[in-house]
Amino acid sequence: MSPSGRRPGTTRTREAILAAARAAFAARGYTAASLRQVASDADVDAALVMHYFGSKRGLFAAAIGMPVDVDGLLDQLRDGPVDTLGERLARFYLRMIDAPSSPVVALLRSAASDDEAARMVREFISQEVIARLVDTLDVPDAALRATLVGTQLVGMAVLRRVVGVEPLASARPEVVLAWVGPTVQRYLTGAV
Amino acid sequence: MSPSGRRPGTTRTREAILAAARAAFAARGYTAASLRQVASDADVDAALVMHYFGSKRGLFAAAIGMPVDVDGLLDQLRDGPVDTLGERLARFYLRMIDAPSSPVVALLRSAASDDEAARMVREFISQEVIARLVDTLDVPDAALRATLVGTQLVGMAVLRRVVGVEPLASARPEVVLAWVGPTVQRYLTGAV
DNA sequence: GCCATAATTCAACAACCGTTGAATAGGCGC
DNA sequence: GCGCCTATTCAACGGTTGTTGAATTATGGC
Repeated sequence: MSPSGRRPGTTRTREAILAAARAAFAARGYTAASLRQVASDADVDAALVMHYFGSKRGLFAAAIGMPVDVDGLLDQLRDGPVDTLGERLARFYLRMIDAPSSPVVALLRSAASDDEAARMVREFISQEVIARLVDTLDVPDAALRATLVGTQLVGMAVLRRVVGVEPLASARPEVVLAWVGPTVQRYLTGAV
Repeated sequence: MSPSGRRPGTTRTREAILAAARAAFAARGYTAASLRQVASDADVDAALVMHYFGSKRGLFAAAIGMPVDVDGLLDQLRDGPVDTLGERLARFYLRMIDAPSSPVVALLRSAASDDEAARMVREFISQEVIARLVDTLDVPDAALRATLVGTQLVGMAVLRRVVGVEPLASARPEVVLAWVGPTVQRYLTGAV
């Protein structure tokens, strides 16, 4: 067993804990993931996780923390032609969920059993990202359209990365986008 | 406190336990729901739940147990016109997830943190229901189409009943179906 | 009315959970 | 090289979990 006290050499354990936490939350969701499992994966005592992040919630917030520039993303999406907006939005989202230990997958998995995670997902769809994009399109039923876009994107994420249904889970991005892109496009700009 | 031993009168506690279990699994998913909470909701000791169902898994299986005649449903869907198949499938699914303590919602919520529940969802999509329906349509890429139908239906269920995003969560079924039906139809029979 | 059987509770188990406080050991500025 | 700060572990806490075995009480067939 490792002795008490500080270890020799420079310290990179904080990053190791965060990496283990991201993997655990993405694999099991907030409730089912455990501090002790994260600590063990990072070769560290559970109390050290508390020392760095204060609580399990604090660890979750740090692990999920969005490195995404939402404003920049929205500007970039609005720059291109409107009739490919659906595919470009779906492409960006697909790249996020395909990342290993994806925070988006962690958030979705957590929303099933944790109310705060569910609240975060709600706000991303109905306030922070999708709804803001739809609001610039000058279409009727904007709020409903935003949630419909959400259904298609979230459904894709759940079946591809949470449940893992083949052949969707292993399909190349271009194949998935050829089907899903037009759906998102119709929800964004299609006739009622 | 209630005394030990059998209670007077006819016994309906087994059904009370099942009802409490369905509500608990639909509200929190397999992992987060607890035997003791279910027992308490049914005004019963936790050991009685074990006596009736053997284990938490057994209780889950009994609570989820499909009262749906899959073969009959598929026959009925195939009876109508093919060009409204998408809407009719979506309508049936929407009615299932809108039911209180819906087993489908319980299954989806559980799939986020429990591998066995995820396996059940996988099989419903890729073997038992959707894939069998698509197989009768004589279209290319049948297996992929089945999973795409799944993405739209599951996404609708997650946003409407698990995450609860407005205005979708409170939208009237006809409004939702007017948008989602055509999407499912395109995945079923649309050109590649 | 006896008796097997079923319904029901109680008490305890070992395992795990998030969290706390104290102890120890190394890095680093002075 | 002394001393403060930070990194780190240990041991324990109260709580919850699924599960077990024994004890208690009512029902239903004979």
